[in-house]
Amino acid sequence: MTMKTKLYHHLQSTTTKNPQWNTLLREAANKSLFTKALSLYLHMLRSGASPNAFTFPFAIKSCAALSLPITGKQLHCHVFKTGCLLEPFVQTSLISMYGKCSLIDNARKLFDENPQSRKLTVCYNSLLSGYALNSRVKDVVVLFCEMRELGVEINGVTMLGLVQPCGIPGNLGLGMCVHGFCVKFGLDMDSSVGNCLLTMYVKSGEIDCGRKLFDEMPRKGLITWNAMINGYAQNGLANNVLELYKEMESKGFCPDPLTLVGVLSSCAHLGALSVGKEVERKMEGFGFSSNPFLNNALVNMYARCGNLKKARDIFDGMPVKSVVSWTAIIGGYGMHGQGEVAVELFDEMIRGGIKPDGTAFVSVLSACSHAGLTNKGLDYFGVMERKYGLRPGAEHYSCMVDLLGRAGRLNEARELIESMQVRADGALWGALLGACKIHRNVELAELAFEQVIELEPTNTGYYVLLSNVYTEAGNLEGILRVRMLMRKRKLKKDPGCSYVEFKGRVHLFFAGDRNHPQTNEIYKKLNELENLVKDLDGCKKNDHERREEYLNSMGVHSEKLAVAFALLNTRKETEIIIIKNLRICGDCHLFIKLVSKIVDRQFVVRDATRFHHFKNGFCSCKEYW
DNA sequence: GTAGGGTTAG
Repeated sequence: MTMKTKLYHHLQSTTTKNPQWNTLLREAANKSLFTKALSLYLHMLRSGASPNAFTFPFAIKSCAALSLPITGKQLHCHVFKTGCLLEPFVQTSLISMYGKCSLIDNARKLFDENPQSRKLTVCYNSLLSGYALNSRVKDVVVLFCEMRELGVEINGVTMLGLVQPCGIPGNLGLGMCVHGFCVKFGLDMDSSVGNCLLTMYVKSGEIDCGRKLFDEMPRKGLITWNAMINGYAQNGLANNVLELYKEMESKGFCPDPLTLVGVLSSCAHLGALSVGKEVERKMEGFGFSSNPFLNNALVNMYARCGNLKKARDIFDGMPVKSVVSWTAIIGGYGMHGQGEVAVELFDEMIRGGIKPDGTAFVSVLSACSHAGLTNKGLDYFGVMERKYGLRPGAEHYSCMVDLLGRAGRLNEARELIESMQVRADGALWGALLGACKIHRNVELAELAFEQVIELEPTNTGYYVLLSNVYTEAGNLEGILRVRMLMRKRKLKKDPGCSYVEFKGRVHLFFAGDRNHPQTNEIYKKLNELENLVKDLDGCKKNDHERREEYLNSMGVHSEKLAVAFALLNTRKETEIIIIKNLRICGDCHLFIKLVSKIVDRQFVVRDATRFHHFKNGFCSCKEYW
């Protein structure tokens, strides 16, 4: 007989046992062992002991944490029978439980039934956070006003309930108002309130306000650092994430899984494989290796950095795979042009009983479009709403426009846009514009361009894309028009850059760059390569024509510098050279294709949306240049 | 001996 069972037996055989039961319950609930706490409660009832005001708060809290409304209601009955309902400790935990179980009206009823409620800050706070959780913003505000009118004390927890719903886009005005109240009541220096305000700012995209608050916070805890790091990560500011993470470590803070998730997702964004690997080592060192969130982030990071094999190994080793894990690996294969594998995995996921969500559909649809699996993609799109009840959003329509557009079905793509119910975004018209470039459709490109710059007037990528459409059509007047428009709007094309990671360092190149220490050797190598490309015979007819065009417009593009640098420094023939390019689409694919044939090396180029694998002058992505 | 709150992957 174990110690534990002995203890149960002992407890069951005594008559005055409430205090012991209560201690056990409290300990379990405080350690977040909520299932255990509830089973202790049941044991207690069976043993004949009656629960009291010191028992209920922990049992009720456990119900709330596990989101068990039916058990919660049963507990409410027990409370009623034992006459504990007017105990403030019991009442507040019941209100909080109803709020967390989405039974906010029950919470309100309980609050109103007891006149004492309107005198106690804790009662107001629990109802307030319930309204916040259930997105009842108006009720939150009304309740707060009532507190002020009645002169009920307002504390930090009150403000937390108020701040929470302000993170929803559109509520920032209210949020700033709440921030003002915090300052007025001297609660803005409370670290929890500060963390909450910080989260509110970064969630509404006001990252600079968030940073200002962060810098001003006198006591920054791990949660504060995490909120800022993940705020940067969610707003796509991956460089800031890595910078802040370094600063955090230099101040002696130990990261937790939440920190590392943000850092890994930024590594994935930047393709910073060496930092990502370092994070993986840290994960192992701190004993976070089995954290499912971190493993999902790791799969995503390896997939996006080009190491699909490693991503797959980690994925296969995960004991529990959620829809997020599947989405990460499916997206990985999709980006690498292995749409067939992505589709197989998606079907396998469904067979395994995992219900796909909107994001899972985005990854499988984009995999289909990159691999040219047009009909398969159309099938998935059809099944999305019919079978899974998921209404397609703008992001799904973008994938479909991309899918149809790449396949040359431009009119169908346009019809799809016209028929859809959701509001079009920039990505949608951008996808159509991209397809027009592939299929050289100037007229439709002009239409798509007009729409896209209406929605994203400062995104220079689209201007460049239209200009490239005109270039290919030999329309000089058009090119000029785009340039004039950019000048009029004071837009400058941000310089595209390419980079190669070599021995744990990132070597970055801009077009015409001469800043690299090996500049002379790089240009010499590039010159050599250009001459080889010029003399190359035996490429396909289509490539031949393109080569002529390419040779007529030779410039020192960033990708070329990256290729020359990589060939200069890596000797192993089996080594794959990965070049990252942050532009909307790389224009030097032909050069890389030809070089890969000449020097018999493998290249992987990543642009903003996907990877292109080059081997022996062959590109495995079904791309339609 | 007791209650109310904040950060979480694509």
